[in-house]
Amino acid sequence: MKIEEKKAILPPKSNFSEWYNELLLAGEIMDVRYPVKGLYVWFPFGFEVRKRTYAIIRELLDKDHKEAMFPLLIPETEFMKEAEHIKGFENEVYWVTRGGKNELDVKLALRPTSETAIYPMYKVWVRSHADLPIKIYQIVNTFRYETKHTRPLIRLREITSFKEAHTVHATWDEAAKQVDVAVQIYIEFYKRLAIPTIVSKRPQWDKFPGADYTMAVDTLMPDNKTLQIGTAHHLGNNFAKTFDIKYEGMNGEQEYAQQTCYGISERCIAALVSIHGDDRGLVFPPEIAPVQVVVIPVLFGKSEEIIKACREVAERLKDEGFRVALDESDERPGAKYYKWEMKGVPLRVEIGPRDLKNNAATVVRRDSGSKEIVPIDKLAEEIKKRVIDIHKSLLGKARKSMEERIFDCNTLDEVRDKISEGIARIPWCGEQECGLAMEETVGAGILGIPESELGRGYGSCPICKKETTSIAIMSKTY
RNA sequence: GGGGCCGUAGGGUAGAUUGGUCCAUCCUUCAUGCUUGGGGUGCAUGAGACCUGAGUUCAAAUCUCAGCGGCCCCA
Repeated sequence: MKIEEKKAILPPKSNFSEWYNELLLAGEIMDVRYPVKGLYVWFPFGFEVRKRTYAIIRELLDKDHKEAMFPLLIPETEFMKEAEHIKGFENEVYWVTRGGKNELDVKLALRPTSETAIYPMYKVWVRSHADLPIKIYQIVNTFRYETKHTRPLIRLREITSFKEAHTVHATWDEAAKQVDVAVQIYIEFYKRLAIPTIVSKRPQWDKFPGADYTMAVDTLMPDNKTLQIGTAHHLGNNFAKTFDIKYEGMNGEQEYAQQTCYGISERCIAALVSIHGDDRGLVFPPEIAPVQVVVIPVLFGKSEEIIKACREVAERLKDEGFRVALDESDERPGAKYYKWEMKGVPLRVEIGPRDLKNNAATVVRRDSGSKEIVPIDKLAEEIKKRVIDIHKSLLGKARKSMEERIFDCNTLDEVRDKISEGIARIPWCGEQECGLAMEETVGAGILGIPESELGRGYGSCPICKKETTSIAIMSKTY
């Protein structure tokens, strides 16, 4: 009776929306109770997850980029220079209009993205072909006045963790190559998070305002909607013209620069938490987990020996480079198991009288729940093996889960039927007119034609009936 | 863009139909003590709440309006 009354802390993951909201609180990722719509607070634990996640982005970018930082405030005069860009953002810009009691002569925008903050400086910095390429990124907050339902980590009024890179090149082709490089970096990044991705070129009507084209990285969430978790834009010389970014070529002529920009936000953490988490809480790949191994003493009466053994084990594992927590608190073991499972700790080491008698420990995996007895002197190497295996198996599981929810369709009726279960593949001739008609009919978006095998096939466009070898993917999106 | 529901301790809730029984219920949490200890130990004592503002009324957690905030559905 008592046991039945113990309710799970979280709603089941199948009830995704509720599960997600409560997990963020119970798992201490974000506090959603800040009293302004669309703004949320990072708990210290969540912030550590963020820190480790962004350390990976930095590691990948730092090979070939420089990190810098530009101002939050953008003068209206700069912000309003690029017509398409304005059109894309003007409805969601916050404006600073006063300083103290004085009206400002030139209003200041809170950056919704930083092109117009960075490019006036690029105009100054770029003089000669020898200055190129420039590859700079920053990790900053940005503001967008969202009017729809906001959601922590996914749709925010303050994006707290926007990694945006801005590159400048001499030629269009070189910039195009950089877009490819960016996409490869993102794919690699998401592999490290054990998150499967699909890369596609966004349809023209869905590209970044002011870009020649946009490449996007999407993943599939547990509620069968896709989440855009990275984009890379080829800006051509559109911004170079409006911001007058020119370089002197080998032959002395002035040329407009070619630019790209690419970004990732805290949506990467939304995906991380959502894709790996389960009914018991968070599940982290070991590289991200703030605590990788928790040591739990199982005490009976006189327990000095057990405590001592646990301390020794914890120390030894720390020396081996693991992030270790030793839970000596006064709770019962079961309560500790639940607590650390919620926190997503990949491995739990239990040591009780039974284990100690055999000079062993019980090792439990968070991802699979498997329990194994391991001799204490082999603990470090056994844990090393499992750390690698946990990452592999998380990625494998996530990939399988996504692949199982991709459906081949030949008609729009089929798409409409399947779209609530995941991603639909459907032949598309590539024409805008047909694409918009398809979106209209289905009530879902075209993500694009995937770069991978997913985007290739054979069939006829459901609107114009023209034969095509291109397959588009459609889904409900966030 | 359109529609609906909701706001009571840190979290989850009862109280609203019919305004007064409410210095507000229960579970959880937190604090202290004892107890217990291989999947949420039990007991005792204690702490903690009616979103904001205006209105109706002798009287508002309860009714009305507005603001703020949250959730859900449709396009």
